[in-house]
Amino acid sequence: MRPPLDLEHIVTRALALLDAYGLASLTMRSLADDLGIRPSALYWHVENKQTLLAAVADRIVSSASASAELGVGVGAAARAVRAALLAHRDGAEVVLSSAALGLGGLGVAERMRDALGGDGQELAAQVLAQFVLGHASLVQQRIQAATLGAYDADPDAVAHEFDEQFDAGIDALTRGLAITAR
Amino acid sequence: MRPPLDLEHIVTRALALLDAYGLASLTMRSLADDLGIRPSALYWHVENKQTLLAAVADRIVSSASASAELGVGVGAAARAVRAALLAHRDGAEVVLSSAALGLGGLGVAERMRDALGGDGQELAAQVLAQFVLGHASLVQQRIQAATLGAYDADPDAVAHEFDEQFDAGIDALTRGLAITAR
DNA sequence: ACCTGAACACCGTTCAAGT
DNA sequence: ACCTGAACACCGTTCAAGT
Repeated sequence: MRPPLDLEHIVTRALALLDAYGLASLTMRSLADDLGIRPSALYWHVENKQTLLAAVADRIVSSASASAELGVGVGAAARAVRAALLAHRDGAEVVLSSAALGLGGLGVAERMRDALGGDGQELAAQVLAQFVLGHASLVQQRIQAATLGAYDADPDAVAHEFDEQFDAGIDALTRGLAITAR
Repeated sequence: MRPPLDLEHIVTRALALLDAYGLASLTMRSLADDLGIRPSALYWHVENKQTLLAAVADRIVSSASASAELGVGVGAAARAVRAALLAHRDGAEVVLSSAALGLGGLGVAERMRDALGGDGQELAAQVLAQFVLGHASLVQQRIQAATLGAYDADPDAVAHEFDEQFDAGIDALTRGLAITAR
């Protein structure tokens, strides 16, 4: 007799399947299979697929907190969030499309707000979150396109270009938004 | 006897259905229904749903060209692209997720490059495109959440906040990326 | 050239019923 | 409390066949 499932474990397995096979293959049926239950049993633990994905998004964003502790600069916090998004297959897409529910997506802006100090920096936090999510989404799009074969160039060179673009964007935004670096 | 369909018309109807019912409801079956054919007939005109959506994305981005003619500033070009994305339901998501195929999503960076002058501004064009797409995606996420009921505040106030954020972001980027305004 | 008919291999979700 | 069984109403896509 297997112990009953809890949401934590379900999210853990969902994230593992996401990393292994990608978002398109992460179905309620494949997840149930992985957990050794029937698909319908998932609906005792979770309201629907959308909220499950929001919980996965939350987990992804939260994983950036270890590296981005209080007191780090905005740039470091942004880099930590970017790394967390890119660390999981289709991570940016999952987080971006769960933003509506308050989980996951809002978390990115929250993290930026924390790193900024919090008072009167709401606008800057939102702008930074918008850039980080747009950037990470396009990076992962490109990675996927390359995986599917269609693309041209040396992956290392491409990765380096993206790194440059991210740094340039964060740099311009932190300076241009008149953020008091700490 | 209806005249045979062409891709132009198919994309036009797909865009109309997108505006009317949203991306989740835009299926090959509903599109075929709208066109008065069977779903399988669509596959004579189009390789698969993904490339169809890429053509829709292309159309959305292209619709920004009328307002963003050659010679306008980067800010005006960015505003035109943003307006085009927000003019269609789920427009940002469609464009963002088609970016991998070279159509649609790449088009945003292209447009930025054109407005910038084109030589040695590749990095700036990419960074601007990343911000514009991230921003528009989050705006539409929020709109959708509000439509589904869950949300709080005065829509006009929210819209104004997003406008401010966009302007602040574009302003900071154009200045911070050392772009020669024209 | 352009489209239909029929099928294949899937989805998310609901709900009564079991234990 | 937690899960199964069976069903409902869908998907995208393929392919032989019609005209």
